[in-house]
Amino acid sequence: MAAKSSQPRWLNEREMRAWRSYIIASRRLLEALESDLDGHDLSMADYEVMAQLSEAPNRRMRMSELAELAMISKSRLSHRMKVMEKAGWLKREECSEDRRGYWAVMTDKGYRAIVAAAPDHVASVRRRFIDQLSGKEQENLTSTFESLTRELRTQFIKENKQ
Amino acid sequence: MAAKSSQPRWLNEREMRAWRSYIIASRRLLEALESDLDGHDLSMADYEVMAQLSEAPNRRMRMSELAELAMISKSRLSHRMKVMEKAGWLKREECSEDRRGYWAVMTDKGYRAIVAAAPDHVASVRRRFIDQLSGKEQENLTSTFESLTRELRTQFIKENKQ
DNA sequence: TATCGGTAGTTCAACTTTCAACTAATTCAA
DNA sequence: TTGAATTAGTTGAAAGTTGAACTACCGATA
Repeated sequence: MAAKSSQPRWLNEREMRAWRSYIIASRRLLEALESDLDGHDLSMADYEVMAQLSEAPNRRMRMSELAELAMISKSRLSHRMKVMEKAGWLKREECSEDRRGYWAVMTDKGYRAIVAAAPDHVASVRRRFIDQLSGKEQENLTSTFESLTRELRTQFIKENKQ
Repeated sequence: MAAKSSQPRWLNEREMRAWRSYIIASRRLLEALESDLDGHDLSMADYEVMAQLSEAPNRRMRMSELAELAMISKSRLSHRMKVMEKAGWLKREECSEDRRGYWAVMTDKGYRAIVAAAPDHVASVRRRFIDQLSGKEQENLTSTFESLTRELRTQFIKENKQ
């Protein structure tokens, strides 16, 4: 939650430009990347699920771990699984070690789908983002956003645990 | 659309780190900002609509312009207007200059709502993002993302017009 | 070994977003 | 000044997402 303050510190011009430029570019970027994936019948979120699974040992992973890695909720993963199962890309298998659980398993057809989509997606990420940044910009960005992730994780833990 | 290439140029390690750090931090950041707004019954998208309108002359704006500034589709704005109208925050008025059109108008109640939400939202943006960046980082980020926006706009025009 | 708190995953209902189809008004051009 | 093309905005249906409630199972403890 945001702290309440009687004297809000508004953003100064430099701060406002940083925030606005980030949010505007990000919206446009994500929009472009999504639309580039249209031809493969994939959203970014589904792509992420498929990509993670394709790299897992035996192309199988427990639902919870997959949800975590793909950064979506378990509920949402459940729903998407149903759709992607119908498409024949994935299936679920009961888990004998823990009978509450399921394995998400990628089918050959699913593997072919992600292998077909990946080069286009990478080309899209390059063209829309990476190739627009100099090496120095890439490094600055990495440093800024890696440390931001660490800080957000810390905040999250503080706010939700104990 | 992404160009097809028989020899996909995969991301090297520096590029991959830049892309991953950006996408992961962004997801976490947006999630945190959304959840900080919960208490005001606002999503980021609705906040953006309200904020834009609150700054317009007479707190009124044509639907299309508002959709454009808030970076959402006209259809989506139409649907959200219905909800925010029901909440008593906004209303629509016929436009005499162009009788196809409507004005989105912010009510006093809507103005009070955005004025109440703004300090918390700014505090949240600060705490989750801006205050985590040094001045130099803010400047680098602005320069990178402003030029990215320009490039994406150029690409968009090339792909959609003529 | 009974029980109790926690975890894995799904489901349902409410809500949101998208996309295409639609109405109505405007503009432009012959 | 008519009519074709465009623009403003809405609508409805389908698809997607959320969050809470639920089932089933696990694992620790007494």
